[in-house]
Amino acid sequence: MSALHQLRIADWLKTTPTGQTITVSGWVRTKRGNKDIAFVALSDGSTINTLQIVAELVNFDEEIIKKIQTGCSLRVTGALVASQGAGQTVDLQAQKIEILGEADAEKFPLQKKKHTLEFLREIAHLRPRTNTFGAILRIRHALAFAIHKYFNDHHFYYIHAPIITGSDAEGAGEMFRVSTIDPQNPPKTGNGEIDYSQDFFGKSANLTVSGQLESELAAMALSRVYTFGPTFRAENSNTARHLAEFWMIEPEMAFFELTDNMDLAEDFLQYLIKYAMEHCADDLVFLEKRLIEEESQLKKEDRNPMPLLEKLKFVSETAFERITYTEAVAILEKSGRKFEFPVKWGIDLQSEHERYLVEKHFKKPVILTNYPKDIKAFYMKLDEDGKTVRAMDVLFPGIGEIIGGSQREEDYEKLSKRIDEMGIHRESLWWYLETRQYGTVPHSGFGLGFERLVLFVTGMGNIRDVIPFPRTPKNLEF
RNA sequence: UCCUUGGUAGCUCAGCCGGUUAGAGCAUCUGACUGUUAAUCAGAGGGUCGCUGGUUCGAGCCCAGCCCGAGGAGCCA
Repeated sequence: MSALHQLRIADWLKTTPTGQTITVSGWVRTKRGNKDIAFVALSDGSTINTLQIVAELVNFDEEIIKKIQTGCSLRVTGALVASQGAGQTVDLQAQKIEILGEADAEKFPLQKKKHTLEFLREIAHLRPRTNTFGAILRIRHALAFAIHKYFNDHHFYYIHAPIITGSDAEGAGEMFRVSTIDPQNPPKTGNGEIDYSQDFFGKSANLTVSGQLESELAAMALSRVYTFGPTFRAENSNTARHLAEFWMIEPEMAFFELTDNMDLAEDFLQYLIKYAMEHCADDLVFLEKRLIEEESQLKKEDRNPMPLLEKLKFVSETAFERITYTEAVAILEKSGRKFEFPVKWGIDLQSEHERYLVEKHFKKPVILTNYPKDIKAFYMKLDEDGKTVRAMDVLFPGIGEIIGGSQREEDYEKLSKRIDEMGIHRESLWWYLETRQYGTVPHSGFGLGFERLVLFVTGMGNIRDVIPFPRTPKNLEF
């Protein structure tokens, strides 16, 4: 049978064992046994669970059995039978064992024991073979798939925003330069600066920090669009919540106002969480157990108030609190709490403030809206009072800002004025401004950091552990 | 980038006030064991104490610089 149609371990574990002869392939997790019999836990990544291979040693060459060690790959043919042991329902009584690739036990870094996440980061080429990363990668896949499904079902078109861009006017962060100029001998202009007119694109180029502006252009024709692609920030951020390369989802909708935008964000997030709970139940149960075990060493106040699955259920079923920035500041001022950064209308809210609102005051996700215009981006729609803008940030417990979005300024004159006020180079945005001159409409959108979503759903603590090969300052291995 | 903290065996860690041959558990290897569940039991091997320089009769330990990790902060998604 073609490998394409072969059943996987996940499929076999669900079937009723009748002694039928099957063939499975995978990697050895552990081998146990005595001089008569060997038990091998085999994984093919299709599920967190392993298939137990039972080998009566009299039937096999001693050399073969010796080579079956943690990490090696096997193809096994045998009879699928009900297990005599207690730990699993089915066994594969091996008739033929083929070693596809050996793994020297003295050198193979993954052992039959717990490893720290920090150590596994150093062996990112092998960590998908652990239970934890297998679970995370399957959940990550399910969420990515669910994102496309949700948007498709809601009549959004998937737009591919460019990864190399010439515009640097968004102010979303430091950018990585893209260039083919010889760094040893760059062409210079008369005043000694590097002459990018001689570079590949004839001007200075960067990796994108956001697909939003391009998304807006497409929304002005297709009404509902979204991007889902890699995004790059050259910020020297060393935290458990930042990556230099991450994946972002950015829907942009014509004819959506701020409230519609909030409705979408809330429905979308709750759908994604429910999807993961429905399709990755085994993996989530495993991660929940892992988390409880890990947190058992912590003090009570440092633990998560709810087990993972309960938290996901709660967030996916509870309406998010929606309050304005001004109301939030009032709550913080009345809280009587001493914050490291004192609260005053006009300041950007700090982590400690957001955490208080989400984790202490409301105890559920919060959507903060109508921030002061001076702490937000130029493209956000000005409110009638002239002081605030129609921004919205979705704050999640333990994560902080998971979504940042806004209704966009569709009025040419107002947008133009904001660009000048904020000292932005308007010539490089001529194409963006034209959308406000030709058939402008009210529209809104937001950005969701994909890894932050995966972080929340998996309950993991460090964003470097929810992406296969993290890119962070001083780290470009693999 | 700032603050705090750490780097000792393959992994997780201990190592007293600077003192003789640097330890433990797990992993690995060898042996024992009639169905194991991170199997169990017994034994063995395994070290550039992050790097560079300095202080000292003597440095894993003290000092300086650098590299890397973790927690927190800032920036944000």
